[in-house]
Amino acid sequence: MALDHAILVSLTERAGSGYELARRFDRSIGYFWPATHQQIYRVLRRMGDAGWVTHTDVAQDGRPDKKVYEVSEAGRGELTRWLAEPVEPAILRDGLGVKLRGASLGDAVAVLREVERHRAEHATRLEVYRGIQRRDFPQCDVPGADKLAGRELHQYLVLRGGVRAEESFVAWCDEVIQAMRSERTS
Amino acid sequence: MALDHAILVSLTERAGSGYELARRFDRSIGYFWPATHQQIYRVLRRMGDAGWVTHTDVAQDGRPDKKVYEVSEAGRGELTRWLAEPVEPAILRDGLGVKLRGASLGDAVAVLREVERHRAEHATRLEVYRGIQRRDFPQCDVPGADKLAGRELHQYLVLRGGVRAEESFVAWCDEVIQAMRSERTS
DNA sequence: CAGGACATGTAACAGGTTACATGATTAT
DNA sequence: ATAATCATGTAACCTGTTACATGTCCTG
Repeated sequence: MALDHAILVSLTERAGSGYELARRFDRSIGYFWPATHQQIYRVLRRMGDAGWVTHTDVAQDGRPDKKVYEVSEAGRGELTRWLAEPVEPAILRDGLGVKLRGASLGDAVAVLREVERHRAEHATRLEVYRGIQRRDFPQCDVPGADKLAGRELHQYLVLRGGVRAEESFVAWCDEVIQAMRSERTS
Repeated sequence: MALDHAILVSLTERAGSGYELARRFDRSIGYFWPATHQQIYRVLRRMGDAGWVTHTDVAQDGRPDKKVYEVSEAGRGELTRWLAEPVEPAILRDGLGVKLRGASLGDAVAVLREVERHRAEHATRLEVYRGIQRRDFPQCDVPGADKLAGRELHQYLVLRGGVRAEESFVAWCDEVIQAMRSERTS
């Protein structure tokens, strides 16, 4: 049930509608826990039933009404409870690894092209994360989070995780591309 | 439906029962696509119905009968079709990132302990992968896959992906631990 | 004699994905 | 006109997880 808690974290930082949450997920907490608007609406309803969040209907002119959600006392309790509890270490699930493992059973050149495509995709994500880092944490050039503390520090460290993960994917793709190319020419 | 194709790849390498496949997944292809025996049995049945695999009942003395599965002509066709098709780039889903983001809303020291626990877990996985590398690819010390080709090369590269991913997790945990510790003492 | 490996499964549930539905406003 | 953004949702389906069920053989 980690989506519940990811939403609670985001809503604690500031209240918002399901739609707004979906967009926040697209550009921050979703790097570690992606979710679509359908999932978010479903979980908001469930958490409303459980009393972890409350919502206020807000009329807007020119735009549809929205339901602005807030975390209740019970929700804050649930969040602190969950924060003290262990979570499963992340597991990787990458179809590209499966393809690579089967490359010699099909068109190895097509698999190589696919690796190149993934390389480009991961490089794009990496650039997005680095852009966020430059925008939100300009004081931290390469090494240091020395000047940060509390929530800001934690946000920075999460972003660093995203950067590291994408760097690692890109480097792996490069290794694979190089090895497969020199295999073909030798 | 990538579990289907992960199983097809593994079964093409050699035939086996559901139980055997489950154990193979635990120590090779499962690093990129984990699966439990329940999932594997379900998919084997589905692929049997679709005609992608066939099975033979094999009686064993002292042990339960087993169903040894093989990839059919149709299954090989499906596999080559899938190999030429794009797959989604991997997405990370790590509850630890969510926790870290929320650390200041609860017990930050408990979150730090959790990061240390994950660090140990990822370090253990890394050692497992390095052990496999030493055992199966002793000729490739640090830099090179120069001497490998075909299926062996691809298996090596997949393993390298696992090693890189775990190295990256460990390094991230170390960065987080260091930053959170120096935050507390300052 | 207890526990683990071997071997196959069912059932229920939780979580994630895809498709569809509606409808207004704003920008091109 | 057309597409994008804002805003909320339902329904069907697929995938993954957890718990349970059964029974043998081998090892300590």
